Amino acid sequence: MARQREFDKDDILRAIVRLFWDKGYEATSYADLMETTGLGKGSLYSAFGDKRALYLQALRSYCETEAKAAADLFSESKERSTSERTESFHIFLGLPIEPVETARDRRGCFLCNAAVEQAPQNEDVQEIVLQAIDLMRQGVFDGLEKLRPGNPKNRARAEQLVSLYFGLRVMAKAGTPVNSLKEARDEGLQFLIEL
Amino acid sequence: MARQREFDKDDILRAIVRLFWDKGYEATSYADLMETTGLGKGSLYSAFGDKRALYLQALRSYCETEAKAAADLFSESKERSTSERTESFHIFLGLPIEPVETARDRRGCFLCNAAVEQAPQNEDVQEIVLQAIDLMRQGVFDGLEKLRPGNPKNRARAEQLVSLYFGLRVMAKAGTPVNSLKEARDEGLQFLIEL
DNA sequence: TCTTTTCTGGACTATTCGGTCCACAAACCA
DNA sequence: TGGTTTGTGGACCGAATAGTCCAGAAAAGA
Repeated sequence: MARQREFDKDDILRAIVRLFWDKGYEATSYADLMETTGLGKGSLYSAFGDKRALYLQALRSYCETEAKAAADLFSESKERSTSERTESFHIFLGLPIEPVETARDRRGCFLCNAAVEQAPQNEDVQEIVLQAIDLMRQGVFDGLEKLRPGNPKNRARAEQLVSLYFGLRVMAKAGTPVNSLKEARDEGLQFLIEL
Repeated sequence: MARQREFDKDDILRAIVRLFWDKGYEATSYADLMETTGLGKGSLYSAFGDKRALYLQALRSYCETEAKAAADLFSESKERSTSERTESFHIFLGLPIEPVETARDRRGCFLCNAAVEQAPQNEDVQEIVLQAIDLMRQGVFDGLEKLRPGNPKNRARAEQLVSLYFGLRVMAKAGTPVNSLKEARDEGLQFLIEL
């Protein structure tokens, strides 16, 4: 019936995720958004809504990929050995460290950034963040259940590991040397040795 | 020789700390600063400098009190029993939880906020943050040394506990229920039971 | 008291902000 | 092809931004 959109909404959203991930909500302007997407304001507004809506969609998109990927480290359905299962925990707590080590990339975790910058002041952000944290917590818990089924400490241990994940994100962003981050990670994984 | 300042610089700085602590750097405007201090722009500029300088002084002030207080949990000189010493670790990891529990205060930790919002983009902030983290790490390490002298794991354990501290700060800001935070804290303190 | 010096707070500025609007372009249908 | 409809991008807007500046106030020394 009429003219069709000239850009792929998902491609644009990916670019916007990177932008908000880098700069946060407050420090990102429409000038930035127009530059990194190559679109005019009219297109951005008609496709996504205002700045807040854009941020929320970007955050949701991030959670659906990155937080999901973290949770999926533990929830793969195929059978695995115990050593493969403990390895998942190494990978999980290595997520905050790996980008720093291989690319000096300290942008951290969009979810963590949103929790600190926006969650206390914006209900929508808080809801998305809490939901994503739940996803990660459940993933870690599932991983623990496979490793030591029925252990009553699994819930608390999952809580602690997710907290440690975010703590490593903060420490990494602060500029802590990789070696220190690895020490913290390995010490947090000590409990695996008892298995 | 001349007119003297009408306000107490320390009082004003305390008010500014609270403001930046609450809202972060980007979201705080001069209108906010003038309102919470009751001062005009001229006074603020002549006493503290521009917005960035104001933020840095506020952050330094915070670190000199709060981060120092956290480190001092472990470094008191008087003799203490083992149970008093383990209690220090409970208090330390309870710092992120206590304000949420007693006052529904989710503003978190200024140091943590600064690490996430500003440290990657501003060298001065990064320096202050890393220094404050060092202080806390050293405090925790000292506490561990008193509890289990010469243990080669003390360094890594201190690193992990500081990371967990920041992780709890993030989880608290995200809106995680107090009970979950306490589970994570207690699980992180499991190592004390072996003593 | 008068002069000097600094403090004070608001008027002022140039710029940038998020958001609206519209003239035009492009695609589809008849 | 002509008409309708929607996408496009930039001109435009009022508000808010960080920062400057200055007229007057206040304090201290002479």
